[in-house]
Formats: sequence, C-alpha cells, structure tokens
Amino acid sequence: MATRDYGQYSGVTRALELVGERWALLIVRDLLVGPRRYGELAAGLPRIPSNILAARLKDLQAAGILRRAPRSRVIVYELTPYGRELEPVVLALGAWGYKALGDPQEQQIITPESMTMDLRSAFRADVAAGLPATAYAARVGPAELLIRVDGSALDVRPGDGLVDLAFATGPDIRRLISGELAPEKAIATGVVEVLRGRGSSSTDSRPPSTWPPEARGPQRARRGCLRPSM
Amino acid sequence: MATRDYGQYSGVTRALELVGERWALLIVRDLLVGPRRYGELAAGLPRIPSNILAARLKDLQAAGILRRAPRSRVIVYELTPYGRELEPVVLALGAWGYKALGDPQEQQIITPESMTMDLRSAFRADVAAGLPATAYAARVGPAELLIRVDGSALDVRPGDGLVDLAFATGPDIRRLISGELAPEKAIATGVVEVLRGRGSSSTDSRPPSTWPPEARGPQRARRGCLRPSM
DNA sequence: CCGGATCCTATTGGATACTG
DNA sequence: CAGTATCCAATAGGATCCGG
Repeated sequence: MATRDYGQYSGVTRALELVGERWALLIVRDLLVGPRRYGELAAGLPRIPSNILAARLKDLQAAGILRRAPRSRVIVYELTPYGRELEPVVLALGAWGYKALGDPQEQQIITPESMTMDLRSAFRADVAAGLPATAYAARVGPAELLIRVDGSALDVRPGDGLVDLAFATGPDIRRLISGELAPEKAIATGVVEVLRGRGSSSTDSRPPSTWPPEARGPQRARRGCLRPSM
Repeated sequence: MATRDYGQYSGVTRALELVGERWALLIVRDLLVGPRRYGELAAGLPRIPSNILAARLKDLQAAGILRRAPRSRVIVYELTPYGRELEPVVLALGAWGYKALGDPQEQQIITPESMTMDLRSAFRADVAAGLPATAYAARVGPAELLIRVDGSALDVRPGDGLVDLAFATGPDIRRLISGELAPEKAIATGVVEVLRGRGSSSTDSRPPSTWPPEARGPQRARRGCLRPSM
C-alpha cells in the first residue's frame, strides 16, 4: 500500500490504512447504495476535488474494495464482496455521528445516498419484525426515497414509486434517526407529516413548515444533490 | 469544529469530521481499554509525533469524546460516555481490517491495547454463553493478556494473574481472530500452544515456533510496547 | 459531456528540538 | 513527564486542460 502505515500489527490500524484517508469511507458509503459512475460519485460528494476522487478510486481498487465494471459502454464503480463488508462500519459511524448532528447549516447538502445510509443505520430489525410489509415514499428534506419494510428486512433506495404511505419530514428527522424521538411523538409534534393514500409519489404535497421556505422548491445545485438550505 | 467539513448533512460525514483525522480513532481505541496518561498513549502509538498527539487530544476533548481527568497528581485521559459509544465503530473496523492483515512486518509492533481490542472484536457472545466461567493468561506474541470469559461477557486487559489455563500463540492467531481458523484446528496445528495448569503466568514457557527466534525474548522498544519482529 | 490528468497553492501532518 | 515550537515534507483543494 502506498499509504503511510501506522507501524502496528492490528486490525484497526490495517483498516485505517486502507480506508482511513479523507473521502475514502464516503465513497464506500455511496457505493453501498449501489454502483455509481464517476460523475455520480462526484455529484454526491460535492466538495471532493476530481484528482482526489480519481486517486481514491485507484487506491480502493488496488486494495480490493471496489472494482471498475463496464456496463454497456459506460464504466461504473461497484464494491467487491470485501468492500461490502464495510457496511457495519459505515452504519456504526453514521449512527454515532447522527447524535452529534445539529441543525443543518447553510451550504450543507443532503444527497439521496447519504440519507439512504442514514436511514439504514436507524433501522431496528427487531422492531420492524412485528410490522406488516409496507412501502413508503419519504421526502426527507430535498431527497426522495422509496422505503420498503418486509419482516426484518429493510430496503431503502433513492427514487419513487407506488407506495402504501407517503410522508415528508424536516431536519428534525435527525431526532428520530438518532433515537431521541419516538415515532409516535414525531408524528404528533409534526416533525413527520403523514400524507395518506396509496398514491404514487409525494410530489403533490409541501414539506412541513420546519423547513425554511426557500428549501421548499427543488433547487438543484448539482446533478442529484439538493441543499436543505439552513 | 475547527476541522474541515464535508459540506454534507449526514451522520457519516459528521462522524468523520469528529474522528476521521489521522490517529484520532487509534487514540479512542487505546482509551477504550482504560484511561491512559499522555506518555502511555505516546508509547502505544509508536509513530505519532507528540505535537499531533497533543492536537488530537485537544480536538477530541473539544468534541466531547474524551476528557482530562486528574488522578492523584497525574493527569489521565478518559473517554466520555459519548466517546465510549465509539466502541462498535472500533470493533467493526478492527474485525474488517483483521481480514486484510498479512504476516507481521519488520517494524510493526503489537501493543497490549491493540491486541486487547482485536480480541474483543473477535468475541462471539453467543458462542461464549455455553462455556463455563474461565480465566486465561494469553501470550499473543509479545503482549501478555488476562482474559476472563463469564457467560456472554468478555473481559480482556493487559496484565497477568491467577488463571485456569495459559496459552501462547504466534502471528497466525490472526487466522483465529478473523474466523478463518476454528479453535480446535488452531490447537491441533500448533497455532495456539496450550500450557496447562492453574498456574500464575505464562512466563515459564516459550512461544510456539512460528515466532521467529529473535522475537522470543522480551525486547522492549518503548514502554509497554514490544515488537513481534517479522 | 464524461472521465479523468496536470499544475499550482494552501493546509496538514511528521520529525526534531526545546521548555515549564 | 507533558506537552510547544519550529521547520520541512506530504496531502488536500481548486482551477484548468485534454482525449474519447
């Protein structure tokens, strides 16, 4: 490995030598949602310089964490089985970091990939096991997600579709994800606004008032990445 | 936070802003074993420059992850409750990294703290639940550890004491920790050498032959940190 | 336009020396 | 022992450029 090593024979140091550099785990996080093209990764990591993205992709590939795969004339990057085994690491980091998250700042964006992984990190299989199979359309700030819960399995992915229930939330969903707020209380206090109906999407509704007005309309900053704006 | 941020509102980015810098998670790892003094941390992280250690301690303290605590005239650093919640992150990273670990290289050391956390990462509560309470003295390469298993609880700490069973292992213990090798096979193949007896310590035995000769004697490089030497 | 490579500057980390 | 201060090397950031 080209990366500077820690001079220690241990699992944590080895892991940090492979994925400890800046941006590396964020690339892995986005690829945990699915294979992505170079430009899609760049769009989801708004501040990454293109030379750093290229360098990380090269390093992660050399480490056997991801691979370049040609998909009908375009190249996508996808995790190897070993790379996918980083999912517990990313989920644990996300769950921990979510507790230290305050209100969104100006210039902080939410991407579909980041919100997808944040929701996965909040999923409690034991709780979900008692629920009937349900599909949700969620608008979490500016990201639109399709969520399916079936037994103790969770499927979250960016997008839309036919669902049983649609809901929209503001930035306070973080209190729900971090476990600070119970789901019933979230609905009762308006943190989560339930939009009933077996409809198609959530595009026929407005986000709850906790989102500032300027965040309501879709303000595309870059391909597929919207800013919560405040 | 002074650290450069990722411009994203998500749990993983927030976590990486707090503990994503070089050396930070290794300091947390060592403090998960117990409170440590500045010099003890420096000894356990052999290549860390003292200015970096000082800077990280300051940042981690500002982030509410650790605190300086006066203990009878000396200052120790200890994790806050929030800092201790990083344990799942460190264990997941260690378990993942262990699978990518090859044989120890020259100049790679093993510290009691690193080996303690590596063993914790390999602990399977469900398996241990069926075993009687037992205390082990383990010499893992150059580190001497006291291991107690009771029900589904594991207690690993650097040190020695009265035990039920003593054993010594070479670098191939990594195949045991990573799950590649079953315990019975490890003993059968000599990866783990069992030194029977309800004795006091493992100091009356030699490590298995898989450790190179020059590693057999205790070669203290720095306080409490020994090198496996190849 | 996508997928990078290159160049240059700004920031951070690393090694060593030094101090209360 | 518990850190600072200094200086230099390495890395990240930003802009631009290039080939398909």
